[in-house]
Amino acid sequence: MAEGSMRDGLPEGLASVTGFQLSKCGWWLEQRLEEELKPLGIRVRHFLVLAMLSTSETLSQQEMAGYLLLDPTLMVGLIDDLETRGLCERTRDPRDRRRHSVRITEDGRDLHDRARALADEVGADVFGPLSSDELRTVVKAMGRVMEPFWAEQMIRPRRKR
Amino acid sequence: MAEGSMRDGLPEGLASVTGFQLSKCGWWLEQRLEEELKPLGIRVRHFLVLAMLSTSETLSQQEMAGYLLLDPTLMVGLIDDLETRGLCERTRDPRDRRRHSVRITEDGRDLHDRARALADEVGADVFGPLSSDELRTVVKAMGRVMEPFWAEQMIRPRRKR
DNA sequence: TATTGTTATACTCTATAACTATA
DNA sequence: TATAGTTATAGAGTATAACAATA
Repeated sequence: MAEGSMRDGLPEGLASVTGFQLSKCGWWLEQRLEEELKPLGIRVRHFLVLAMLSTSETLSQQEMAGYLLLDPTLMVGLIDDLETRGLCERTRDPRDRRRHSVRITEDGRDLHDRARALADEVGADVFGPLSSDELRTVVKAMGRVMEPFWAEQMIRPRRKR
Repeated sequence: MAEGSMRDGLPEGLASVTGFQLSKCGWWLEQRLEEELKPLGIRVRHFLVLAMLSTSETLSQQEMAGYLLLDPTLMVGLIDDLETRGLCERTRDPRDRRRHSVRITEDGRDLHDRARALADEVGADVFGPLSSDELRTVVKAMGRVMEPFWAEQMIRPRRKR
């Protein structure tokens, strides 16, 4: 029996924690998308890699680990998964032969397009209660908030957990 | 070497995934707070429990698990931690003796106040780039977006991972 | 000497199943 | 028979450390 004051369906004291609802919203979005992507045989992280590669000629595994906040060792298996299915390909970077230049393939682009359509559906559903003006404001706000984070992240990477 | 088009310090294809920045913003907030709370000897989840209890007479462990999206078995140790430090107390609910009525103590309230001050600092720092108008819009938007989630959650609980 | 990618291993965290007591 | 809470265990996921190739 939830007594005490409530707000937005939550105990007031919890709803008033700055960022709590935002954190859970992020979690909800990810869970929803994880479910939607199952029929495609990929996880959210696979989709995010394809999303990065879709607008970049090539990226190194370290760069991608930095953007996804994943430990670089996890990128190995992740790219393995995609390469095995012919969704991306690794070549040695001729300018620095330690690096792998990862590039998306045509099949990868096709799967990316399908996955993005699903991601857009989830986004439209979750953010449904917002007017397009409000959604635009939120998206732009997140970009401004996270800009200093990414700038710092690309210099001194932090990882998950 | 990040080639291709960029937006907000990210590859365009990644920045344009609906909710990606929002998810990472939630993660960043949590990491920052986790660090700030270490001197108090608690984790974010402990703070969130105290936050709930601060505005509710009593709550059951199941209710709290539902709000925090944690498996109920995890609440046991969580409440143990707080009770051992005298921050909350368990009593049997006289109307349903299976339930534990969890209540915050005076010491718990004190620690909660200190933790919330830190949470507010983190929030002010992370959301610093936003005007107060924008921040208000974002917070209100999150409340509206998550309302149907909490309504559903309290009926058919889903857990993490 | 430092960095990218790789592999194997250890660790952390969480979920699962089984149990007690209450309903 | 179902539910709240508890416990121990198994499983998933992640980070750590060591290595090869290259800078």
